[in-house]
Amino acid sequence: MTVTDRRAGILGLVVREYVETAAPVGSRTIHEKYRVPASPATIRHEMQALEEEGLLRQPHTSAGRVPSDEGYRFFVSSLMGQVELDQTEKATIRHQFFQAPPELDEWVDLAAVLLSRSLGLLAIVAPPRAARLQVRHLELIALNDLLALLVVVMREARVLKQLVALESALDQPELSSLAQRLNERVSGMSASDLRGTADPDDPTESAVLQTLRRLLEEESAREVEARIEGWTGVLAQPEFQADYTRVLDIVSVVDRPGVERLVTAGARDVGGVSVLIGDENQATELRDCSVVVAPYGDGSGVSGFVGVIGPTRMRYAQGVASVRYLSGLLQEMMERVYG
Amino acid sequence: MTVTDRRAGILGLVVREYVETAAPVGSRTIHEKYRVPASPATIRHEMQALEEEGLLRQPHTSAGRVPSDEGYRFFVSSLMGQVELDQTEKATIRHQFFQAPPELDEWVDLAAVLLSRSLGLLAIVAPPRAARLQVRHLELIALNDLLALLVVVMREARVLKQLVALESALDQPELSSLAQRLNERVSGMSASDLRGTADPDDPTESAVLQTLRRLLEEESAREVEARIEGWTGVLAQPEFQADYTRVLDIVSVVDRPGVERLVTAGARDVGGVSVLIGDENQATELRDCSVVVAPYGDGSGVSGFVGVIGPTRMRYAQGVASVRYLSGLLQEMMERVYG
DNA sequence: CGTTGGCACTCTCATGTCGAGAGTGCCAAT
DNA sequence: ATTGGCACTCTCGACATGAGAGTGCCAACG
Repeated sequence: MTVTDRRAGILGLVVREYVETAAPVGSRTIHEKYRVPASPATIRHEMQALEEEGLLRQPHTSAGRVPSDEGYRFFVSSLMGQVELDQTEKATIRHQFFQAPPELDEWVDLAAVLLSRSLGLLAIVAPPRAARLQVRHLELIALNDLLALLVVVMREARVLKQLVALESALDQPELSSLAQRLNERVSGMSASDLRGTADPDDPTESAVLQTLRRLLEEESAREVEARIEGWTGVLAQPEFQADYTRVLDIVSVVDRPGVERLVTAGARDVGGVSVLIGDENQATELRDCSVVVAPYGDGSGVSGFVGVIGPTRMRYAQGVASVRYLSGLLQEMMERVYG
Repeated sequence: MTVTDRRAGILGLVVREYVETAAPVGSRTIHEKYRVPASPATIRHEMQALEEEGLLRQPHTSAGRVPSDEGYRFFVSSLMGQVELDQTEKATIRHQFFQAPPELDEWVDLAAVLLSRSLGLLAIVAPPRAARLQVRHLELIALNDLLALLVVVMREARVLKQLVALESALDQPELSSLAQRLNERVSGMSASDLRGTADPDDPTESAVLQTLRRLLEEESAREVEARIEGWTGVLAQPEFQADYTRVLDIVSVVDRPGVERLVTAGARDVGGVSVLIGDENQATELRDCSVVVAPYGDGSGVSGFVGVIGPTRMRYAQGVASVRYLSGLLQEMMERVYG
């Protein structure tokens, strides 16, 4: 028993029909709606074979068939091919990115919104995170007598800030010249480079440097804040109305920090885009969900990801195409501006 | 027919019991569990009166009673009194705020997390927004030959950034001196003050000033980004399992921009804290929900808010107490650092 | 041997019935 | 005004029933 061409074709149709209607697919539907040149009886035969192969399931005797996780996997790996968004769609998306303010955060936002809108799924987009945080420039701004604001611009044009308690009262010109002196020393440095650079005779300087080091360390320990968008769409999917525990599952997984691990681990590649179907997910809460995710970054250790989460019954082709295009576009936008 | 003391007491008990159990409350429960010195029959009489008064409802003949929106309103306005968190709870919260990095965003996060955890409701906390955006300091950092990063520190120590396309190639020292010159001119200015300040003979300077003005205008037009936390808790409330459309309602309202309008409009005051019960909400999607919200800010036109959203069956006393304490605490933290 | 129509079989789903349980509304007595 | 008694109403779960959908299998056909 093996997966012949016709069987594969029927599997594809079942996936397509089920994704669209969310109801088990019967042999007559395949025969009539898709004009397969074979009688319902024959199609039943083939479906039986596909079930023995583990690619289809029956919710119960005498219901139609539903794709199993393996069925979706087969569809994604062997049937749907290399999908691409069509040109007009790409152009529309591209246009919106060039309309937006040239800010990484804006692009991340935009990507998440577009993704969730077009697919009706939950979109998760994380900005890239530098593997090694490197200082480009720092500035000190006086807030009041004993409090200054330390503003740090990182290599990738990200801006961090932190309050510094000053040892002695300094006015803005004094702070500026201190900042200028420090800039010459710390430019290009990362947290570990900063150890022992402080001049022990200058308490203000060491206060600033210590704050800077703490800031960098905290920043690199911080969870990436991913942008999550599209609850409305995904919770309107019929699978969630039937079984409320699935809502709690998906919400509890996504609503807590550390989403990126779920999305990054154990992914199989499909041309840069990974698809995780049902049980292939690490998190047991996602056993009825699928994840489509792709990394992006400037190649120098700065990488984020863009992905979608939804029920296993999702439009994989469009999902993969959209995720691929948006990850590429985000990468391109970044290179154009920060490269 | 009027609301006597005993009736008010019974109403309070019904609210309390219903909030706890989520099941309609019968006369025997009130009699036995709360040891009310009156027989179930008498209590039924009183409940009937309360129903005629519009403060209680029956889901159907011969179920127990459930508070109506008006019943909750009566409870909140006349019965629960001025509630406060107890001292140890206050101390614990306070401690966590002083542990956190001294950053407004961190406090907003922390407030949202604490609020949603302790109440099991959806917490919404928005950082204050200056009525008038005023520049404190600006800086220019070279990214590459024709691209610089404009970093602007606002009066309230917020930091904005924006890329600037340069007219001609400038290195970092040149940019720094330009920034220094500009600082003297624009310090304390807001978007409207910037009109016509540019020197038409210096194209780089006018590019920077124009970018600055655009940045400020966009920033003041931008929706406040509120921190929303606690989907897990609120979606686990029993009301949402019974009726899935309510999940879609609350998600659709909160998941789209402009939450603050829902929360700010038409609020009735309870010592700085507003409570909006059911139909009192502007948004029809929130007709089965209640909102508890309080503004905070430094009094000089900078104001944000902290609030919770949940089913009308919520612990109003704790909600009001927590919201009040956290809004006050946020205000205090801000004044301490930025005042 | 692959394909097809026929047909009995199975399972779900909507509907209806029934009894138990909970709580009320009302009345007559105190 | 308060109370006990009691009939009444409504929900909820269990169970039965019938329609409908779709299958599995078989015998017949090219």
